[in-house]
Amino acid sequence: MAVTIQEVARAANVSPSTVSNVLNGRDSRMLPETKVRVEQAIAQLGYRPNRAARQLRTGRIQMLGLVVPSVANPFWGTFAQLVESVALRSGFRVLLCNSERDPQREAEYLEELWADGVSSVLLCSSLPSISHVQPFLERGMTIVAFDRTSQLGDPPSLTNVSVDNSLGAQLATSHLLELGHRRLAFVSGRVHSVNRKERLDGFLSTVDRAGIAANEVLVWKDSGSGRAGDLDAAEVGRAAARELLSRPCPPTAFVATNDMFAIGVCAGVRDAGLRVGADVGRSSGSTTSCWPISLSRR
Amino acid sequence: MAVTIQEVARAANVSPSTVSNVLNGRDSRMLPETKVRVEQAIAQLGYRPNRAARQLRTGRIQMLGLVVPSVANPFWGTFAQLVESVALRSGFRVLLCNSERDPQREAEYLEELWADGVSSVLLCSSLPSISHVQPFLERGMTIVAFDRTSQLGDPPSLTNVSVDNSLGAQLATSHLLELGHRRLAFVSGRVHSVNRKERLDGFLSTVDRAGIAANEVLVWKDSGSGRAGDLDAAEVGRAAARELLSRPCPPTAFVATNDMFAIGVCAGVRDAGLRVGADVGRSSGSTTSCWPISLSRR
DNA sequence: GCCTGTTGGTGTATCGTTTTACCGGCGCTC
DNA sequence: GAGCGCCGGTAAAACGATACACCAACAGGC
Repeated sequence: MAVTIQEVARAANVSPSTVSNVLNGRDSRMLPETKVRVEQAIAQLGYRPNRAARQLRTGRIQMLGLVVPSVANPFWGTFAQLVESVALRSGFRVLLCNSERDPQREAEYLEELWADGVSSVLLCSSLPSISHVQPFLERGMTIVAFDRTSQLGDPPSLTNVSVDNSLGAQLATSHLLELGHRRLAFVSGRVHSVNRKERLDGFLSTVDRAGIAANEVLVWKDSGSGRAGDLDAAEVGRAAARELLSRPCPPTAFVATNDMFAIGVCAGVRDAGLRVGADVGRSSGSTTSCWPISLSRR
Repeated sequence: MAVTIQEVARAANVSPSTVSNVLNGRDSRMLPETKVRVEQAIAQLGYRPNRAARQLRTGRIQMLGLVVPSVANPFWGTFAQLVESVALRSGFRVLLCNSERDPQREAEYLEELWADGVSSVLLCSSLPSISHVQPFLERGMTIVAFDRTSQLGDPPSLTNVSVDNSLGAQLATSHLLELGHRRLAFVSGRVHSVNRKERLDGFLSTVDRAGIAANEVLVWKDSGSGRAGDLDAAEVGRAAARELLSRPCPPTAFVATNDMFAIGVCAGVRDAGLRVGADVGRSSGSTTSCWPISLSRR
């Protein structure tokens, strides 16, 4: 059905090996003329190497496993799109895996990917523990963790690419302070990860430096279930905003630990009959999303 | 490195063929005892068939191409997650492809998928013309179009699974009428697809049946660029809402042709200093998303 | 004239699975 | 007792690309 390397070889009057050499850039000791003949044959026949055969022989495959909590979360959706477009430029395909924050599913996906010969994985996991990736690292899988500041118990050989949590929180908080806000609230779920801890610390240190009194700072750390989904996060944010706004001295602005909590907070503010960006968080625009993309790698 | 079928065969004291037969359910004329021996060997060695080899031999591969405009759009993100979870249950992997509403990219993705041996594709395309899929259908690719009511020029052999556009629009419009709204607006981009036309018609026929006067109905059809992205849609919705609300007799409720326009409309309403679900669209909740999932297939 | 090195390639085994053809042994029939 | 069919498998040839070893032809050195 499809064109094979053999047919190309025949058309260019060379051996399949030579075509393979052209394909893989091993053309150092090859007559330029021969190379051109092969390239023309490839173009003319519309030949595309069979990936299955190539993978079977080499063991390598140009595929990237992308493990995210859920691509239904707009943050991860946007992220997935970016990843896919970059991967495409390098000839990589992207296999989508939604872990749903389940350690077992995460491990299962890694197992599947490994069985498929996919040895490059971008793992976005905010699970308290990811000790289940250790065996895969040992088997030689290349795993890069995103958005996970390394924490105790994490495999030491795991590469991390993350945002600068502390700086982000500082920027967000400073922004609100500059707008004149004095009663600030920080909304987060359980502070189970280093990410969240650093964001909270960034917030606290900034209000502290600004000389804001402790009783003007409200910190909401939901103690809900360990494996809260994204919709839960929005619900938590919503409840938090409602509850905080009903207090005697309600906050005039909010910092949320991520987009889903922020979305929830916005809803909660509206529930309270207030307007985001006007009654609450008074600023030039309505809301600001500002975790700075800065890389810490090793 | 990995366990092969040969090793399983040796462990179970049978030939590789027999293991293969067990694997593929061809066990009709096989001693139950033999089958059990093979299964135990598989389990014990943790054997997983090599997909590359299998694909090379059979030409088939358990992979689904998912082509969406952009997974950064929460609608498609949610959709992608659903698709992925269903596919997983059947042992299918999902290859993510963001077409960005570009016919050329769409065709290129199909080409790549075909070259990879992926012959099952779920195509979500609202492009005015998808004649570029015709050659792939002819080559034997199985393509199912989602969210695209068949239109003139579409390949006749293309299977469609779509929402019931007219019913959806009727439900949305009736809902608002029941809440007592009389001045309604319909916000859409260019009505370039049958989908959008049917939604608009559903809206118009419902207000008509309700005896709403023509001058109380506002229809916004942006004439912007042909290949408007999702963010553009939100911007269009926003501008539409602002403009419509500044008129002498502004609408009290909006029906949008899809989520992104609706998000934009919400922003525009807030820009005008009004509250969604209170000043505008007064209802039990704030907004309602209601395209009914009904299948029309052939 | 013999050895060596370089040039420009080619031949062939190999990756792990599926599939088609085939096989020996047994029981049954005529 | 020759022939036939069934039972429970097995042997071996693919699938398409890659990589390693090898080769013929020729030039140059001594």
